Amino acid sequence: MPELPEVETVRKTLLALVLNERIKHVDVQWPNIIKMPAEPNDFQHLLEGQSILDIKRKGKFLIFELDNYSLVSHLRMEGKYGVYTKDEPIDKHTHVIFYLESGKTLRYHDVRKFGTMHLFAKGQAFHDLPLKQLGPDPFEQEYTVDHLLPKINKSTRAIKNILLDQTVIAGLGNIYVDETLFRARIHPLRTGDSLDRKEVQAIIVEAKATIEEAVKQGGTTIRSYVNSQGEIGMFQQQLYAYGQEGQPCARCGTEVLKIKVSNRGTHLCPSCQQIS
DNA sequence: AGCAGTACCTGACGGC
DNA sequence: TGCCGTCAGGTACTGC
Repeated sequence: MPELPEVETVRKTLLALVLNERIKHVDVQWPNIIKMPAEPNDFQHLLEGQSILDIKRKGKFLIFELDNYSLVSHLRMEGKYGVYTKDEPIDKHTHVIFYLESGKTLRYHDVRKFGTMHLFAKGQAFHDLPLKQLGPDPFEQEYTVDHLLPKINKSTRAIKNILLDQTVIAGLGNIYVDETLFRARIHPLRTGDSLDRKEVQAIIVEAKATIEEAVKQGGTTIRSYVNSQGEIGMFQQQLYAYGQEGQPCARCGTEVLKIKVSNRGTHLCPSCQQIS
């Protein structure tokens, strides 16, 4: 589900609800969510008494900064956080519950159970997987043509796949890659080694612009995304490619096409985005 | 080393 | 009403 703009919106809305809250105890209902420590029991016990001092983000990861630990959380396709009163009924897709001393509960909800949580000693999170391997996200200093052009040019993969690779750029997913390539007028099947500096520059500029606009709109809601206050995003009203198959291209009127690239649904204007 | 295919899950939807 | 196949904002693992 969520890509960088949705995760950033979750970060902001959730921080407003749980900043300085102290964790009394933790219930893990689906242990596979917890990847570190290996024993979910240890995860529960280590978090007792910890306060939430900040929530950071890198790419699509949330990082809860606690007194002594950093909790790295990925929402994957369907993960959501919500804050509830203690006695609100717990639905069947809630898998981790943080009971707070204020009486509120922070709940992690995930229909497909793909989400992950890693707990690290404070300060260690960025030096270990999964954060260690991430490329720059569009708000970081390393996000430049000079840094990204060599990585893109040495690959023979489709540019769509390169942009989905979080070790190259962190934060883009299926929606924003399709939007970026539409705006930059690059066909998703162009190979990395076929792109010149000007084309890569266009991709970098359009990816950042798209992400920034989407953050301002609170993200994109296609089916199920809501932020931590339960609100949907609004950027779906400004999509040019994703989900627009059969509609006329906003630039030239040609019908937007949907194809498969490495098994992911991929949307493009066959007239504005040419292979050669 | 780098890449494609598959696994991890559940639910919604369309066709028969 | 089923039942079956396909699809979904993602990434880790396997094996070529």
